[in-house]
Amino acid sequence: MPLNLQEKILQAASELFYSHGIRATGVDAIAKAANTTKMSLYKYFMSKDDLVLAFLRKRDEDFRVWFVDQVDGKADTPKAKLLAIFDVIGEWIAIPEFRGCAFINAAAEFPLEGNPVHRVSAEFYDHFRSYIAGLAGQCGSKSPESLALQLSLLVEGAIVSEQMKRHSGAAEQAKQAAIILIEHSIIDIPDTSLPTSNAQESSNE
Amino acid sequence: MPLNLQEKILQAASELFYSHGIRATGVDAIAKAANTTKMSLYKYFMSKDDLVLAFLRKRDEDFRVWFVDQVDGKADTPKAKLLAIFDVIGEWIAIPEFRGCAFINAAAEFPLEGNPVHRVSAEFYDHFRSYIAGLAGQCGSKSPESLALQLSLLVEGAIVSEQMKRHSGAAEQAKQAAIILIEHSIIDIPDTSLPTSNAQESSNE
DNA sequence: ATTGCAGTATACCGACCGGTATAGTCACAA
DNA sequence: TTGTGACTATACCGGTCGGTATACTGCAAT
Repeated sequence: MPLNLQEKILQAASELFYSHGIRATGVDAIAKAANTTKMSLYKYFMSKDDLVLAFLRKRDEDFRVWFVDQVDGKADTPKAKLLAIFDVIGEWIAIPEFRGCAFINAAAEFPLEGNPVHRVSAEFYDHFRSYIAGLAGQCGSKSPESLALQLSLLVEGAIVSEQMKRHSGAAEQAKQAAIILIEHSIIDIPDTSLPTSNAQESSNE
Repeated sequence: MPLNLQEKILQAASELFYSHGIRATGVDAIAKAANTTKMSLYKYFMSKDDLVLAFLRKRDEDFRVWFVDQVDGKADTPKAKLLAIFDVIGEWIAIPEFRGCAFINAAAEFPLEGNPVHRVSAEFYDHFRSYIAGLAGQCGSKSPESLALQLSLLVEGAIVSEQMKRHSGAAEQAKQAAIILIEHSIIDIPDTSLPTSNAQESSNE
């Protein structure tokens, strides 16, 4: 694990960006944290923006690999994995270093849709949602895309909620809600008190 | 509606803070947008931080009043209001000026929990959740607090999701999920096909 | 030994940051 | 008419921002 200089800079930048915010982190601070100088920083990254994008792209890759690993380690069947997602999230948001989702935060710091930072952040959730949709499809959801979007809303909500106020129990409630939504999406609704094709018809797909 | 100078400054600041971000907005830009000078700005607000807090506090007040009004205008019964929440959110996140939730964004820009900006932002969602819990209680939820937290996760998720990528259909799916969760929380679960405590036992609680 | 390259050290750039000092303009009131 | 107070205009402060120029150190390959 001999980190070369470029990786050291990226790692230092990542920690500062995530823990203090991107705009709040200056390049001088990054160079100092990486035990190097701005000159070297600008040898490997042509600008701060470039470094920010590198941070997000690596985080995207790393996080998704880590996340899928964690889920796979907790459950075997697609349905169980769908639920395990919320356990993994629950453990993640409980660690002291947790400062919310780096991509949500980045999108908040760079609100314009066209901004590259914003775009890279948006891609992450596309991938994440696709992952959930894959699991949803495998476990026989009647509408994998809908279920995936609903579950992703719970995940994002739990992350944001925990970021605003720690120990709010967001992950547990998200999981409880997920259990209900998953069952509802898999089984043929036996409930006769309301017609299955009920008043609210989804707009698309 | 003759806006006095202090209000004009606060309004200009609010628009810039929300549309471009707090850290990205300088006091010079605010003064210029309000057609005044920094001197006047600092007559009414002792610091930029002070102005930021004023922005968030006014937004908190205004948004909640507006939101409850909107919901009340769409529905009469508590249960209908619970669903109307998602219609209001859906309309709000569809407007072009939508840039996410000001409080989530602020909390992302000021990640430290102790920070006053972060604290004021957190309070907003406390209030919001209480409002939902009130409605949940009125319509006979078996666990108003749980349902309120679950629904708030969907709301926050929808807001964040739409912020990352416009027109993702987040609000519609959030509403669909809400319908299921509300019914589940109100009625006595008649479903016997599966035990409620299934294979994946959550780590804690 | 010399070259070349990775990295350091440091000083500097113009621009902008939040914030202030000082003087001036204008309307209104005694 | 002379204040007085709200507001403007503008220049300035020290500090930091992202980014660069220049000179230096140390090491490895030829």
